[in-house]
Amino acid sequence: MESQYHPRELEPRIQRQWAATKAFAAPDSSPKPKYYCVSMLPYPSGKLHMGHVRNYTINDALYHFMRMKGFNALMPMGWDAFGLPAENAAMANKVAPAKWTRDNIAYMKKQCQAMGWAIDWSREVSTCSPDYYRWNQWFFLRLWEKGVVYKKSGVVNWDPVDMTVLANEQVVDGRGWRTGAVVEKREIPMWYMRITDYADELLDSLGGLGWPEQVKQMQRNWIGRSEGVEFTLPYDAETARRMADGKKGLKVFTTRADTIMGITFAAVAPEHPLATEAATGNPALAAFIEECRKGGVQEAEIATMEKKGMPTGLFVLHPFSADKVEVWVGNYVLMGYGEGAVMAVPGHDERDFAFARKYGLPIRQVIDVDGQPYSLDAWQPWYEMPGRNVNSGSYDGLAQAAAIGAVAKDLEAKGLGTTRVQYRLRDWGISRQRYWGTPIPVVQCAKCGDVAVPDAELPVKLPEDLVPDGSGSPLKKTPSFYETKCPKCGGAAKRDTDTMDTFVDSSWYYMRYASANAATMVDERAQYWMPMDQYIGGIEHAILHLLYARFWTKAMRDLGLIAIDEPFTNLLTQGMVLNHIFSRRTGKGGIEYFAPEELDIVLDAEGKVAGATLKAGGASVDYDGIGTMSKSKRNGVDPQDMIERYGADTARFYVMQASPPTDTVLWSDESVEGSFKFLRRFWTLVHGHVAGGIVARYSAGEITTALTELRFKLHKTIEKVADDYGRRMQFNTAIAAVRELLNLYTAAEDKSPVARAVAQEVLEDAVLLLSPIVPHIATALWSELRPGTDLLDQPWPAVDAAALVQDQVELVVQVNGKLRGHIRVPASANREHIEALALKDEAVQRFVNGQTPKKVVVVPGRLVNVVV
RNA sequence: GCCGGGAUGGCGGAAUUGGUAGACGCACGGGACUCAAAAUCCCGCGGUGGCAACACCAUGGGGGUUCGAUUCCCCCUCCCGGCACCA
Repeated sequence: MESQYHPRELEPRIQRQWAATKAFAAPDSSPKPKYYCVSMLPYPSGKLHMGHVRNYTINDALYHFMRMKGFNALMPMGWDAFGLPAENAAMANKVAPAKWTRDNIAYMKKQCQAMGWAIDWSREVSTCSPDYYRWNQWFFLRLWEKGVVYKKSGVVNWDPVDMTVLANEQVVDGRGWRTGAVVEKREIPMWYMRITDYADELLDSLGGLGWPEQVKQMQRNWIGRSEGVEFTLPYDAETARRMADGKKGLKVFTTRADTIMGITFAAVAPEHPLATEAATGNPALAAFIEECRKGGVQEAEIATMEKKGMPTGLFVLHPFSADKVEVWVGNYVLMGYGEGAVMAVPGHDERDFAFARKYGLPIRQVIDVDGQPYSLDAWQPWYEMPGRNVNSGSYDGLAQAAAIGAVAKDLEAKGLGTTRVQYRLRDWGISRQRYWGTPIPVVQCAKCGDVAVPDAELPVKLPEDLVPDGSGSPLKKTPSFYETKCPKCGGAAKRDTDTMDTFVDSSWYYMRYASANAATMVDERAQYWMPMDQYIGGIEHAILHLLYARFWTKAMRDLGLIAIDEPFTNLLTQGMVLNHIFSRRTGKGGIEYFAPEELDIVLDAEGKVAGATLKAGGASVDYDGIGTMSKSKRNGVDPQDMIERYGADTARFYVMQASPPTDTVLWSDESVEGSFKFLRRFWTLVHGHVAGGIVARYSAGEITTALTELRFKLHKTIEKVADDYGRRMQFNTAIAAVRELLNLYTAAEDKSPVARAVAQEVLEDAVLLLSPIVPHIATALWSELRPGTDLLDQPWPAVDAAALVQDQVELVVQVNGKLRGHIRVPASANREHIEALALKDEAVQRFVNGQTPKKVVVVPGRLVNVVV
């Protein structure tokens, strides 16, 4: 055996062995139970970063652990290869997105292989491959036939200088990131999927999932099911005349129908037909509506902007009192939500209250909360709480639920409204005015309208040689792509030049891994592997990706493609790996990011970042705080240096020992050296033992107290590490436990034959325990400890129950809850015995100081607390 | 603004079901080995007081429940993630 640990020689050799024996290829059927564990597929941004390393090492450790536990385990990998960054890179470097993406994939795949992850590469999926995206198109058409896909208009960010639609990410402080122009809202036709049809099921089936409670809660809140009342505020005569839309009035929805007598005005979105009508002949209002078009569509921006409004001069009638209620235009009312109109009850809604105060509108109290004071001067939290009606005519005295019921009944009697369920969830708009994505398989014919591309003509292939220039999709400028014939009438027609949201790609790739190269979207192999046993990915995907994938799975089920209700049985949400972010405003008002390695960073006395300057040129840049490692912010850290300097095992060990997988971490590589030193020490320990000749591991016989303690520790550690891997998925504590074991092993000086047998047992098992995290060094050490056998064939070590039996246990002794000493008691001691021993303790007597204990709390196996 | 999460020594973190706060590491200090260095090994390492034994304080801040709170409840501060076109 080599006396020194040389990972750079050892790791590639072992990786070649794995590749040669197809060590990680998983069969699609097996007598063993299956274990399907998948990491959210990476976007091929160029290089791996530490977030990826963390994600795939967790996945890999679980793969190895479950394989040792006797499962037919599978860990696949793929590439989320469509998306915006490829277009940005294309603009910056004048290279086609296809080439850029494929080069990145090739490089990142090499990095994955150098990390030694147990990936079954025969199942690799690239979402930009026509073999994959044709099924996006095929499935889209099936959903269209079923009515789950439909077309309507939607609002997007519009850059008036580049004349292009911007992603939310490309809007910085309301301006286009390249042009600095103030962004506007613009309505365009788009394709939608009726995810709201599945809202109830998506909500109800969350309960049975082995997901973190916080993620389930976020999804519940996102779906946002609420029961309320939808009703019409009838137009007054003048408004009815002006609108002439055949409707009786303005439709609104509320969850607070009990406050209906407090309505003092109504508000509509700037795009609402009533606003449009009111603006004719009202230049001030028209100007205000125009003003509301400025700014992007992001909810965070809309929710934090100043609430502004203007009266329309049009009126509706209160459904009960028939009082005239003025309709206002409000910049905070969104056309895309519900009806684009709301009733306003400033007395009991904080936003309405602020709006009414600002514009001098009346505020009326109609709810009393336990007699708490009500004044118009300042908003109080209890104004919004449930209470009893006052100033509400026949509803006075009713509690909230009764009042809502009575109001709904009266509205129904008048034919003005009814109770219904409302969701916060909106249908999924999948059209993108971009190039690098799945083409939408629809032909627009002047005569026949939107016509499906026939299945036989799929896939509609995306041309791969176009280079976007920032002014709209290049597909729109490529007649060879869009010029076609109508499949129905044969006349000249135009393809839809929009592509699909990349969340479509990531909604079902994990089923395609399981049906590698199938001639259909998925086949029976997907049924074998699905539902996935463990899904692992960043917490940032808690809502969108995970909700779309759940919806997609249910839609596939309803088309008979797969017989499961939910895709991901268990979920581990990894915390984000953060790093510092630096940027600079460009002359035009856009924004430009810099990687930390391009900068000289200045720290203040507390070690906080105080500023930074460019290494090249010395210009100072802005510090934007910390945030997730990402390509767009240019703050990712590539593991390559670490692999080259210390090896993949050190990189893997380091990220796993640093923190629990669910914790958010600020990146630092200060202590990588310590991880490398540990692996070197581990190597040296095994080498020291093997140099004296390997022996049979300890099985039975008389041993010293010290060796008994070592074996107790070993078997406790096996138990703990299995629990940490399998149940807790907390790898840092598993590593700490093995370190403790090896510290105790090192402290033993015994070189007798029986001690060497125990040493063999400890070292063999320690190698097995760490092998899921550091498989290369473990493979090498195992072959030294057990020549002729392969680590990958070994089962998880067995716990020797006999080694865990203890005669005596140590208990903590407290007086009034404060630690005062320790006592050793026989493991079989009863409560009275323990109590007596504790009271006899010298430190206890000192603190009890002659007083009679009021109470003695005994927690078996843990502590005694004497209360005086 | 709304939804979800987090805050523990100089640093990463541990304490799994309300039961010893600081496991295991990193950094640092001291020592051994060495001509020297590296590597390795040993010792120390939350704060205050004390020669020491030991005592008191301490888990972002404030309050509460409990024999006992890092853990449960209420209020607050700051940070992170998401908010539907980054993925």
